[in-house]
Formats: sequence, structure tokens, C-alpha cells
Amino acid sequence: MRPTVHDIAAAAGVSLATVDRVLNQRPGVRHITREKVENAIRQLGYIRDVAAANLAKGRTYPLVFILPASDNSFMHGLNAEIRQAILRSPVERTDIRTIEVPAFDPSALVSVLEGLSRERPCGIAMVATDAPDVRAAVDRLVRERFPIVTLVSDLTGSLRHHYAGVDNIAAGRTAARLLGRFLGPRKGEIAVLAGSMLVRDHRERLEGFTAVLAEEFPDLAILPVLEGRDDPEVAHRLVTDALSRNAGIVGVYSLGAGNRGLIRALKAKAVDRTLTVIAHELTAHTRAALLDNTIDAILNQDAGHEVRSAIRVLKAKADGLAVIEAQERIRLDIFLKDNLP
Amino acid sequence: MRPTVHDIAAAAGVSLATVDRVLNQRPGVRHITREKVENAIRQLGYIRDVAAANLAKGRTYPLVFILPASDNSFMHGLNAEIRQAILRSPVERTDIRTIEVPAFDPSALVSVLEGLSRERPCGIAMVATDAPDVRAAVDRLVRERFPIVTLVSDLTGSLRHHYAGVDNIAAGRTAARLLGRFLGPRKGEIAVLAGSMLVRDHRERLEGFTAVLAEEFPDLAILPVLEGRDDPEVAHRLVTDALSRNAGIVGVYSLGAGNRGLIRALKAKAVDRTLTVIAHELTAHTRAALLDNTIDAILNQDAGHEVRSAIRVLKAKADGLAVIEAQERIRLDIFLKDNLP
DNA sequence: GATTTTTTGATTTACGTACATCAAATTTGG
DNA sequence: CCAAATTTGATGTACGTAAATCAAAAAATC
Repeated sequence: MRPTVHDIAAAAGVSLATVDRVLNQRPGVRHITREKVENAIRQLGYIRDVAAANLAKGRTYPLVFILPASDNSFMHGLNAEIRQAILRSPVERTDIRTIEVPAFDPSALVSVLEGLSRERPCGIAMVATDAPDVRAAVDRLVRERFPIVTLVSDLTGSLRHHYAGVDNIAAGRTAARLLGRFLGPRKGEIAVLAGSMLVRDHRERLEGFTAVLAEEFPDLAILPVLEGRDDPEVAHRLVTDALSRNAGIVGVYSLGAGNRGLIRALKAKAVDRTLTVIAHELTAHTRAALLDNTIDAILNQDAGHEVRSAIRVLKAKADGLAVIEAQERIRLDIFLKDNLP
Repeated sequence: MRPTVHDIAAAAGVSLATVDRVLNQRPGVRHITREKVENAIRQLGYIRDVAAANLAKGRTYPLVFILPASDNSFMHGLNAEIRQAILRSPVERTDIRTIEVPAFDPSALVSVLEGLSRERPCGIAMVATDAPDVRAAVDRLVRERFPIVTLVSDLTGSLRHHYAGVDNIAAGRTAARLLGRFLGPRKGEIAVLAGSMLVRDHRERLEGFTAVLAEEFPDLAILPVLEGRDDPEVAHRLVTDALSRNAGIVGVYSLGAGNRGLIRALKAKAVDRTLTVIAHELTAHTRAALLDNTIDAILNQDAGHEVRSAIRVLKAKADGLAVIEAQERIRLDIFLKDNLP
């Protein structure tokens, strides 16, 4: 049977109250007594029953999700997953609130973070915008002992406890290899459609992509990046233009959102030629395009996994518990038309 | 605040004891009283606090994992993950026991299943061997209200509650498309190395593989399947022979275990030619082979996810709770050298 | 050595549920 | 209508932990 606080008290030769003081780091325990208790805890292998503790404390986990106010399928999906998580709140003892901030606006994000310092949630998940001020604000909160995880977009170099998202450099590299291998011996140019080079994840994907293409597929040249602002209309125009102007395009890598426009452009322009296309994010549109061979592969991150993982990690950090690293690794999904979920 | 049994009792105008009798389906409640209580439960949206209930009951979840006694990397990995889960037992209130049965031996599996009917674990996870007797035994246990999930290898047509494993037909189809696309315009023959055609997952992978190859890559012909019995030595011999005898081989699909032998054969025999190779299961060997370009892609199922998912599902079923379907879907991982974990 | 301060013990209540017991009320059968 | 059976209520204890109170003991200070 698992040891309880009573067993610890008995083993350490102290009272229950003292064990409680040690366990919950309350004051008024002499150093040597504290050590006696800690030894007993270690020797008996005591593990606090978190469920019982939460019951006694009436604990809930107030969590805050900070999201950019972006109007694209991925963010909509992320929001939907957070709503699902809110529905599970009673069971998981969470109390989740989302805050929308203007996209690509570091100062807005910083002021929200500063506001949270007063609200004192027990955990913060945020889609990071990569800027020094944001990093500083995050570090400040971490030093104030707030658990913080970045979601989808990381803030490297900051003190955030965890990143719930995919490795975007690896994603870009994978896209390049798939494209290169699918094209085989063919030579030509590659069009890259991004949202904005101001976003870290897009920059990283491009970085990985160009690196592998340069190293291993020297016959494929990357055209200047098209910045579609994750907007289907803009994407449509840019891709249509590029295809018209450049007959040597053999492949397309769409590393951001706004794929609806890309797909429309491809269907109109590329009926005759055989383009190889890799896109990010599985949505109703990209799924259909994959099935009708307009797109050859989709790279995806599962927003549901990211949200659930962020919640698990924040709760664990709030309780000072360990996380199962392998479980919390967000994988890059590669979908061909055969393995769609 | 979440409603409690007290709120239900007050709302239904009955005593706590009666609410308890209804909740735990104890006898001695008139039909109309039971309905009053059930209405109150529905109206207040009462959800039993599983943590508190488990605390009160001193509940643990005795689970049994039934595994084939196969000596290959994947099964070793699966075992290791189960051991990890056992380490988490105190926290998760599980009590996990594994039973090894001879591989490919339906009757051994059936007798183990029958034995469990007396032991009464609160859930069973099993790597199924596909046979009518096994199906019958599983169905019998399900009718006796045992939660059962199949692990890695499914038992379609049975009443098992859940399958924690990948869609092997999809895996085979994916392998075929990757191979076909990687080979591009090249024509030639494809060698397929399987463990045994007696195993359902191998049969299904082959089925998916041949289907896509036939439909979409008619220039690629499949050679007679090599049955390596998941044994590196046998695999080595078979692949070496095949490569010697057949100069037209342009690709290899290894859908089972024993990849160590395959890799050795490839390195010895295929230095001169450019084979495209797709293999299953990420192990130290296949990982190294992927990195040194001996293998082009690895399809993988994450044993850790499968084990954790099986445990979550069994616990939920034992408590009569819903599972998050999307969370429990085991994905087919596709690894290129760029997105290795 | 007396006094103050700090540390420790003993005890109680609470969290939400399970489960057991016994008494009281209600229904059913004869 | 009475007895027997069934249904319901009231109450208490338990699970493992948190948190509070007050008394007692020990240590530190003068």
C-alpha cells in the first residue's frame, strides 16, 4: 500500500501537523526536524496523492490562453480545441480563459502579460510573438513563478517552461526533402508561399526548407518568397502571378495559411503542368486538394494535441510534478492521401 | 460551483442515501424515486467527481496486458513502455500485470483470456492474434462486461471496445505511395519483406501496399513476398538472395521487424545501385540506416502512445466515462531523416 | 532561572464520494 | 386492518490531504 502522511509522521517520529508544514512549506519547522521528515519521505517513497490534495484544497487550475486575433483556419481550429477543453473543465478542475491580442503586436502582448501578473492564474499558454520585450515579460513572469508554455510558436531564449508545438525547422526540412524526392530528377524552380516573414514559425520553416534544398537538391532553385499574409485572396493573386510569369516552376511549398487561395490558383493555372505541391495545415480545403491530387502532401500540427499538452504541462508545473516528455512532444504529421485521419 | 450529491438530494427532495443508491445502482429504490433523482442529476448537470469517488473507494485499476512472446525490437519497446506505465502506477492508481503468450498461438491466447474471467481485472489490453476462437473468447469477456482494447494488432469483427494501434492498410498504402513517388519515372521490381503472412497487421500492410502500387504505379512490379519471420538472420539471407538473383529491383518495402538483417544485406549488396527503401518501426538500427541513406523513410507506430492510450481508454471504460476520440487515435508516424525525434 | 520566542503536538473540520447500519416510513399481500 | 416486505431517511465512518486552532514543549534571550 502506498504510504500516507500518517506513515511519514510515524516514521519521522513527528506529528501530522509537522509533516503537513514540511510538505506545504509552511514556516515554523526547525531545520533538523524538516530533514527528518524529508528523509522519511524519501525512504518510504512517499508521493502526495494529488487527487486527495486537490479535493481538500478545493483546488482548480485557472489557466489563461493568449492567442493572436488571426482569422485563419488554423487559429479557428485552435480556438475550437480550447473550447473543447473548456467543456472538460469540470472534470479536469481547470478554469480556462482565452485572451485575444492583435497579431504581430509585441507591445499588446506584453501589456496583457503584465496584466496577468496581478490576476495570478496558475498557468499561462501563449502563442508567442518573437520580440525582445515579449521575452523580457515572459522571463519576468517565470521568475515570479508562473508556469508558462508557448503554444504553436515558440520564444527561444526565454525561460518559458515548455513549448507545445512542432519543430518548424524540421518541418521545413521535411517539406524540402519530400518535394525534392517527389520531383526526382526534374530540374526547375520552386515557389514558396509564406504568411509573413515576421512570424518566427514561418521564418524557421523557410530556413529549414532552403537549407535542405541547397544541400541536397541543387537542381531546384527557390524563387523569392511570396508573402501572402495568410490571406486567401492575396495568396491567390501572388501564386497566379508567379505561375504566369514563370514557366519553370515545378514545385510549390506553402508554409503558412491562406491555402484556399493557393488551391484556387493551382486549379486554374496548373491544369496542364504537373506541379508538386507541399502545404501546411490540414483543413477541409487542403484535405480536398490532397484527395484530388492538387496537393501532394500536407504537413500538419494537431491543434488538439497542442492544447491538451499545454494544459497537462501547466497543471503538472503548477503542482511541481514531472511531465512525460515523450507524451508532450508535438509531432509533425505528414499526410498523404492514404493516411488521412 | 459544480453540483454535488448534496445538491442532487436537495433538488430531488430525497436523502443522500437514496441519491447514493441511484448513483451506484444499488437496489431498494422505487422506480419513480429513481426517476426523480435521475432528473435532478440531468437538470443540475451533475458529474461524479471521479477523484473523490476513487479516494473513497480506495479504488485501483487492475489491468492486464497480454503480449506475444516475440523477440523483436518493437515488442521490446512495447514492454519497456509498459514498464514505464507500471512506474507511474501509484499516481495513476493502476495495477498493471503483463502476461506473455506464445506468438501466433490462438489457443494459448484463448486459455489466458478464459483464466482472466476468474481473476476479474478491470480491463484487458491485448495484442490480438486473428482467429475465430480468439474472437469468440473476446466477445464472451466483453459480454461479461470486461473492458477490452486490442493493442497494435486488432481483432476486427469482435466486440472489443477500442483498438490502440495504427491503421495498417493505410500504412501499407502510404508506403506504396512514398515508394512510388520517390522512384518517380523509374520502372522495376519491388521486394517486400514481411514477418509472416499469418499476422493480421502484416497482411493488411501488404494489402494496402499492393493496392496502391497496382492502381497508381503500374510500372512497379511486386516480387513474391519474402517471409523473414521477423528474424534478422532470415531477413538477411532472403534479401541478399533476392538482390543477387534480381537485378531489376529498384525498391524495398520492409513491413515487419528484423530490419537489422535487411540493413546489413542492403549495405553489402546495394552499394552500387540506388535502391529506395521504406521500412517499418523506428529502432536504433533503422534510425541509423535512415540517417546514412540506406533507408529513405520509416513508418512507425509509437508504442508509448499506444500503451498510454490503452490505459486511458480502459480506465475510462471501467468508469463508464467518455474518451476523447481524437486523442486516442494512434497516428502513423512518417519519419524522414529531417524529422526524427 | 525566568521570560520570551520558536517549534511541535494534538485535535478538528473540510473536500466529495462510498458504504454500512439502523430506524422510520411507506407500500404490498393476505 | 395487520403483518410482512420494501423503500427511504438519518447518521456515521472512511479515503488522503489541507488548513486551522490551541496547548504544550523546547529553545533562545536576557
